[in-house]
Amino acid sequence: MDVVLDNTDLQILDRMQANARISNADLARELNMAPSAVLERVKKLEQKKVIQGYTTQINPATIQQKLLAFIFIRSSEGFTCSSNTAQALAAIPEVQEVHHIAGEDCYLIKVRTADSSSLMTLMRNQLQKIPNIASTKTTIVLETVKEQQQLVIPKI
Amino acid sequence: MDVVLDNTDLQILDRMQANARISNADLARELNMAPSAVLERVKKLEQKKVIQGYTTQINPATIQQKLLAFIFIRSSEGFTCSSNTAQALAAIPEVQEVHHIAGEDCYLIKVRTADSSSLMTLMRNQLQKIPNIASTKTTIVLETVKEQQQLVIPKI
DNA sequence: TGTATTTCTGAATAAAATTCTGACAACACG
DNA sequence: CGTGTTGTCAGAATTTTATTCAGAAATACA
Repeated sequence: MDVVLDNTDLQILDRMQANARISNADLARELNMAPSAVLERVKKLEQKKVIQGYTTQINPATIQQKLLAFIFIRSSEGFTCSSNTAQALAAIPEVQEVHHIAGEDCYLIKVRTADSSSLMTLMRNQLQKIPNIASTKTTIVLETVKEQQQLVIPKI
Repeated sequence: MDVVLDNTDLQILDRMQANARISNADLARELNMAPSAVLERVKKLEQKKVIQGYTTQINPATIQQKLLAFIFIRSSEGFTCSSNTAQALAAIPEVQEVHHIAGEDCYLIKVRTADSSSLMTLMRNQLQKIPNIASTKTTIVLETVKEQQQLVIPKI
C-alpha cells in the first residue's frame, strides 16, 4: 500500500511542480529518457494519486482578491468540531483552505476577498450563519513573501 | 495598468485552475472557440502575469510530508520585521508559505515536515538560527478539509 | 461614418502525445 | 540453473495537439 518513489519519479515531480505544463517531450529530454517511458511514469503517478492534480496559479489581485486573511474558528461550548461545520466552511469559494487544528480552536481557514469590507460582509453573512460557530480570531496578511508548494527532495 | 478580464478570460482561468494540463484543443471545444483564439488569450494572460504559473499538486504523505503546521513568529523587541528574516524563512524548503501579518506577531509561516520530531529538528536547527526571531507559536494541523485555490467568478 | 485595433476563424505545418511492440534487466522460485 | 514473471525502457507508427498565419468579423473611438 505504501507508495515507493525512486529518484526518477522525484525528478519528474520536481520539474512538474515547478511547471505543470512542461511538455512530456521536454521532460524526457531533461531526464535523458524516451518520451514513452516518462509518460508511463507520469500516468502511474497519477493513478497512484501521488499527483493529485494540476493547477494554475492566478495573481489574486487581478481577480479582485487583494485581501488575504487567516481566521481561527472556535465552536460553541459543548460542540465538538463537526464535519458539517467543516463542509459548510469549505463550500464558501472565498474560503480557500480549511484545516482542523489541535488546541482550543477548531479550525483555521484561509480566506481571500476583494478588500476588508468584503471580508466583513463575508463574516457577517456567511460565517456567522454556520451553526455552532462561537467566535473567530482574524489575522490579516499585509504581504506574502512566499506561497508555493515545494518539493523537499530526500537525499539519495 | 489595470488588467481587465472579460467573461471568456474568466472561463479560461476557471478551467485551467481546475486542470492546468487541459489541452488547448479541449479548452477551445468547451468554449466553442477556435484553438488559435484560446491560445492567444492564454498567452496574453501569461504575459500580463494574470497567470503566474502552473503547478502540480503532490500528495504530501507520499513524499514524506505527513505533518502540517502553522507557526507564528515574533521578532525580537526593537526589531522591525526585516525582509532579511522573511527571505531566510522562505529559503527553507519545508517552509511553504511566508506571510507578513498585522498585529504583534510578524510572520505566519506554513510548514510541512515528515513528522513532529522532524518539525522539532527544523525549529531548533533552522528557525532558531535565524537572527531576530524571539518566539514562535505553533499550530498543528490534525486534518485538512480543503486546500485549493478557487476562482471566485464575479457576477456578469 | 470611417479608421484603427482587437479578436476571431479556418487552414497549414510543426511538434507533441499516445499507443504499441519487443528488448532487457531484476527477481522469485521450482 | 533454468524458467516464468514483472517492471521498465527505447523506438517507430499513428493520432492528436500546438503553433503560425492570412484574412474576416467585431469593437472602439474619433
